Amino acid sequence: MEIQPLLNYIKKEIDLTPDEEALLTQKVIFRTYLKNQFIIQQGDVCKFQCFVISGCTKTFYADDDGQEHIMMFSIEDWWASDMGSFITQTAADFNVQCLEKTQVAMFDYHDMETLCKEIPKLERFFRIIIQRGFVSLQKRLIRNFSLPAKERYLYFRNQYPKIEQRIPQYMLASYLGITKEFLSKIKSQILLEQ
Amino acid sequence: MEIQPLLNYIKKEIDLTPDEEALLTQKVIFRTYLKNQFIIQQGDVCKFQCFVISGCTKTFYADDDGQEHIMMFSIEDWWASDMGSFITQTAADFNVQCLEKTQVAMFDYHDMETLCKEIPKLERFFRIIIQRGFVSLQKRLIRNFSLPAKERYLYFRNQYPKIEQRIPQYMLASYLGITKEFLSKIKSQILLEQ
DNA sequence: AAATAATATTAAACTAGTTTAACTTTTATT
DNA sequence: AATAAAAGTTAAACTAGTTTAATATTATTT
Repeated sequence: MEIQPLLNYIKKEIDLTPDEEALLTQKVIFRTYLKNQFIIQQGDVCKFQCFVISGCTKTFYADDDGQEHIMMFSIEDWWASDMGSFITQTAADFNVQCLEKTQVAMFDYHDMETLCKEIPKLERFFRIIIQRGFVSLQKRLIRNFSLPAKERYLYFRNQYPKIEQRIPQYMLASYLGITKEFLSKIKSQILLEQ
Repeated sequence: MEIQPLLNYIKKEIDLTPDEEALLTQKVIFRTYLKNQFIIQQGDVCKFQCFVISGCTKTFYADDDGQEHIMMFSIEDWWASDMGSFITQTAADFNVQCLEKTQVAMFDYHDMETLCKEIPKLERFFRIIIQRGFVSLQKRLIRNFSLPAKERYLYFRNQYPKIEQRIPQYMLASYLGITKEFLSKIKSQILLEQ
């Protein structure tokens, strides 16, 4: 399988010598999951940080009533994991399930720790990536507080046009924090406006 | 002013040699803000990452109608900044305002970059801290989707008992994503139950 | 101590979004 | 091509949380 997408992604942030590239490549595990398969299950320990090479996943929390709350979707060049479980190596709150056949490049927890020590620049890389994730979560939280559902939908549509095509509408509703019926109503309302 | 609280905080995650401590101490700027003063204002570039030594701040976004949406409170041993603005050095989305007289230890953007290069362990420290922030934001977002306002309030109360005492109730309502009137109703309802 | 400003409470009218349930459309399976 | 399963739509009844507005309480200033 192809390590190139991951290396290209990393090289946008830091430079890697050929030796460092080799070291990293050595530690990466490739795996292909089929549609509907779970990469991580709520309650298990998340042992891997996954970089999506192709395909699409949803990260979600199933509450006591069995209701799914979707945290994020990951497509090509995104990460998928339960970060909380990964960094503390304790039971995961989230599931990561494939919505399509999905190819991932995985870092094992211990390998990642040693890699970061051998290549300090990698530590910097992960700091930068996580900072960005933190910032976009903050912005999403604020949008959830300050915008009504319709505008949150329009924002998503505008920001991630490629994702909307690939996922069922009821999952997008869950991501937006509304019911599928209400998203349906919003969409028909938007159609009427034009 | 006292650098000790910051050093203690850092040393929970990484070891620092006396030389490294000195290097770090050199770069830290101390400053005291009065109640109601702004550490960062929406629209400005956030030039500093602030560690709160004493006092309390709120980080909030003011929307087009002037309504405040509180992202977080920071008390002793917490950070306060607009991370998005800090890492990209572009206009801030958030304000950071002091709710009490507040002492902070500040890292300038450029000093922090150089410090991280001189002391690679610091890069690791910040990665760890931000990872935790990311995880707690994810969990908060999920709580906002899956729990009704009353349970979100009880969770906050239980998780941050020290903060509830120090802030006006209408700010807590904003943090929880509800109106002050509704929080008031929730509280009287809780009293009736006991 | 009085006056003012800031914060908190209460209640009635309202609305954004949910629930339930029946129906339609699309996609996958035999 | 027929059947079943999954996804999407519509609409009526409902509810969690908002809005508005008046009042009460607590802190701050003079």
